[in-house]
Amino acid sequence: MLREILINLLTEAAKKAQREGKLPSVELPEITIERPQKAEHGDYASNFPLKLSRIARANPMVIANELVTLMPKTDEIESAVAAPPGFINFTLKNNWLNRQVDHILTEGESFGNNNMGQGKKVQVEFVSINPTGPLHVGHGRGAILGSALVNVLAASGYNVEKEYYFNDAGNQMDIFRRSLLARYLQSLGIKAEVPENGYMGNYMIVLAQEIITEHGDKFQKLTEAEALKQLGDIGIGKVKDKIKKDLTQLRVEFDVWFREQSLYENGQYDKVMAILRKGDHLAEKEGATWFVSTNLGEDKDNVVVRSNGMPTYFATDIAYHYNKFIERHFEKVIDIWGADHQGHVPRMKAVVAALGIDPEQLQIIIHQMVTLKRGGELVRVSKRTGDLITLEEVMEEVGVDACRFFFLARSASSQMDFDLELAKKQSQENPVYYVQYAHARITSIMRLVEEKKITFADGDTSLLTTEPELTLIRKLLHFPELIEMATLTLEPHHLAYYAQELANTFHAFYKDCRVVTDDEALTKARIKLVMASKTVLAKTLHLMGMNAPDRM
RNA sequence: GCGCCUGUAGCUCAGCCGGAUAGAGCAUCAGUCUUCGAAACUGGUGGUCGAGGGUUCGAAUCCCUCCAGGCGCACCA
Repeated sequence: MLREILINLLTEAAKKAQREGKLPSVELPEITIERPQKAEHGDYASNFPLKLSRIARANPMVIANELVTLMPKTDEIESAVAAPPGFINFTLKNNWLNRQVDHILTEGESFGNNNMGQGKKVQVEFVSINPTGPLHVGHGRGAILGSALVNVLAASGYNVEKEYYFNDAGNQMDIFRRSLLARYLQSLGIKAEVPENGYMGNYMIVLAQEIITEHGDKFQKLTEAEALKQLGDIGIGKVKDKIKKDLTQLRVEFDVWFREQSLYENGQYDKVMAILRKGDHLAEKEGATWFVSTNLGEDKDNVVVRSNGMPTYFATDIAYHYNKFIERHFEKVIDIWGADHQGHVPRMKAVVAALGIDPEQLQIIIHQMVTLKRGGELVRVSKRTGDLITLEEVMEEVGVDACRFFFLARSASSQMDFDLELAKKQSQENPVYYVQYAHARITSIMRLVEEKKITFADGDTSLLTTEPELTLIRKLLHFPELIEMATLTLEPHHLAYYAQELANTFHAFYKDCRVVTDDEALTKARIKLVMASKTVLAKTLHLMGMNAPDRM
């Protein structure tokens, strides 16, 4: 990578300066290489002389000039220039840049991949809502964020597993069962009450009626306990199927659908509780069992087993994370949660530590809430169900590509306004189509190339020397750095911005540089550049889980 | 009251492990189609980076205080 090359160059120059007595023998500060905002500042820049000046107590410009003179020549770098107040700006050689087009074509779909992950086993767990109702837009955000992050991590050489955790045990499921039974009986004309704190949504009525259509009234004849079990199981199964169906439509695939129930079935829950008890992390208070996280620096303790003997959600989550790290040996676990679960983060970290696992191995991404709007107006209630608007409705209204793009164009930490009208507009004001149009345009050029039976494998990319061509090549070469950054920060939203920039750069190139002309040699060279652009743009879109259309 | 997140152009948002005149898209104004897709391109207008202190050669970025909004603070999940 260029950054490493530049760091080495600077290090060598600095050491040489020290040997020659032009710099005091101080310990060198860490060298950072950045991409300047202004093109006139070159392709890369370093503030190394500024950092060095503080330690060496010397004028930064003097240091910069010294380093520049002592720096060895390389194939990649055209020039290294000292610039006030003490930067060094690097510019790449044109004939190195245009040769990279062939490199991109050779790499193809794997261009931009790296081996940061070194095959490490990583689990990303996301969405994971209770099977008590349909997915909403907020869940969609987590789903899209997670799936794009997984793609990025895979591109960086991690061995990634995608998991959905079904909370299908516990209190909330009981309430779901009771709510469903009440709706079932009501639909049969029998008087029944949905419990307080129950699931009131209209979808529960629809679900009850669906079950009546398929199974008749047989559950009303059973004892209540038996009805809750049998009817509830059917209901839970249906809700799960619906969740899976919505996620598939959103192009979010999972490798593992993990059931909370299984933690009890295979004894892991008991095992973990024993470990915690042995480690003196549990205490009995007020008839309940508590996880004593105050010993680990937390604000308060948390109940794991209620006084009625029922484990809390927290309890199974402890067993679940034990399972992830100890039983399944994930080296890194990433949980993606909505902002409403933020308070759960410190105690989960504390638990992991109590189990003897480095809390750094557990990374929790919190994404903020989504506000749905329509032409600037808040949307609160779905017309169809009387509930919050569902993910399915949003997908149907604005389309999956637009959904994915808009969700990925926001950093997770920022609250988000999702405007249905804007996302839907298939016009110039919609960045989704702007980006996809660039791909369709490229494909259209390639169709022409095929029609004219132009072969270009022997194209000479050193003919690409004009400013729009070189700018496009530079933009393509940003891509591997983008993958690295998104991997380090766990922030896939950079993809969306890059996609727009690349489309923009391509459109500008297209306007200035006609590809297919009478100049056969230049035509072939430009076709190569177009193909490289197609490769990178398509890959960016695919990492985002979007289509790269050939026609629009 | 306490904790986490956010506050940057008219709108939606990047930039935030300090760096060079603060960016993008949309909106708005003015231009550009006899040739590969004008769903495009070029240029202009538009900013006390919530406010105030501090650290620094240098702060949108780090620290403190305050203001505003979101989300939490259960023997719910």
